[in-house]
Amino acid sequence: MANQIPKILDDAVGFNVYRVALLFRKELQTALSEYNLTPEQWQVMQTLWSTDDMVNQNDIAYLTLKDKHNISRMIARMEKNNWIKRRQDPTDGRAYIIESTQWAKNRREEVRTKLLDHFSEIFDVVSQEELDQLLETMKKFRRRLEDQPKQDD
Amino acid sequence: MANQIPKILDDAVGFNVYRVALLFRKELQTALSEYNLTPEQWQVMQTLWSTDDMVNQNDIAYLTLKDKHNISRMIARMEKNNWIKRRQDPTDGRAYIIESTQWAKNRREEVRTKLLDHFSEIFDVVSQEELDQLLETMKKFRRRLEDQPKQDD
DNA sequence: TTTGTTTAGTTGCATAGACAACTATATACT
DNA sequence: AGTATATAGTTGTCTATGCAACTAAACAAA
Repeated sequence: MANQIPKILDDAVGFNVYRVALLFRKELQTALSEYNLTPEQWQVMQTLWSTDDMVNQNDIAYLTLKDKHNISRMIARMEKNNWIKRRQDPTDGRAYIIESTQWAKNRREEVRTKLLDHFSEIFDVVSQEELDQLLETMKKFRRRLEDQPKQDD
Repeated sequence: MANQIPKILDDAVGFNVYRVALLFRKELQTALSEYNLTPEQWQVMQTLWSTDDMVNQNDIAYLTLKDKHNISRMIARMEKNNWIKRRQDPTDGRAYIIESTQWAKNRREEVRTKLLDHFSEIFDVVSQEELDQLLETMKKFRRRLEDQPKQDD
């Protein structure tokens, strides 16, 4: 009965990063469970709340690394649940401008506090220096992987 | 038009780890595209190939952080595509033992080489010391987050 | 103005993930 | 043995993701 991670996987960097991301997502889901908001939907709200620019569905797709197809359907669900609202872009008949509803804005601080509470004890296991180093390493990977033109491989 | 990640997100550790994991997954998908194998299915194969133990669907769910419901359907698809085969566990009428097919074993080395090639240039952007540090940090998070008993939060 | 191309968004189909309800076998208790 | 409980796996529903085909508006070229 295999109930132990094989060592060859346990020491692989990619495996570890992917696994920690999954674990973070699960924690996020737990912490958000009372808000009728999935981790992915929270990511969209976080994006809306963090920028002052006008944002359309395409922008959200770009900022969240998702496809416009998925965003289209997520936005529809989030609109139904009153997290966001759409209005026509007056300067472009094809585009919608996506905005947080007032109801969602009223919940922003509560959600933020909840998540800070939940994650503070998780991040306690590493020192500030370690976090800084981690951030630097992650940004190196991102610079390498984001926005690279499609190239044959 | 928002085409820049807001700074408050760009500097958040959770955001960065999650994003790098997504980017890794996309790279994995690109590298695996010719093998009719999704990143998640590859993860299952990697698990099978890395352990000498007998493995059932429940074990796979545990080792990959997935639910047994999803594994049930993934295994069915992978069996259809000849990556794995199931046989009854002779000691437990409820369980199946999951094994790599010979056809899949014959592809193991080719897939491994392909992925090493693909990811070696990605991991070039960080030094060995940085990778070691990253691994250590990830393991701290894993120890904190894996296998913790369900507790009210 | 007409024609061709690009862009914003939607829809269909397949895979994956979370959660609940279910079947069937195994195990523990008496 | 008989009953209760735990375990392995399946199925259904909803959400998320990847890819392809599509609509409609915007733009660029002639």
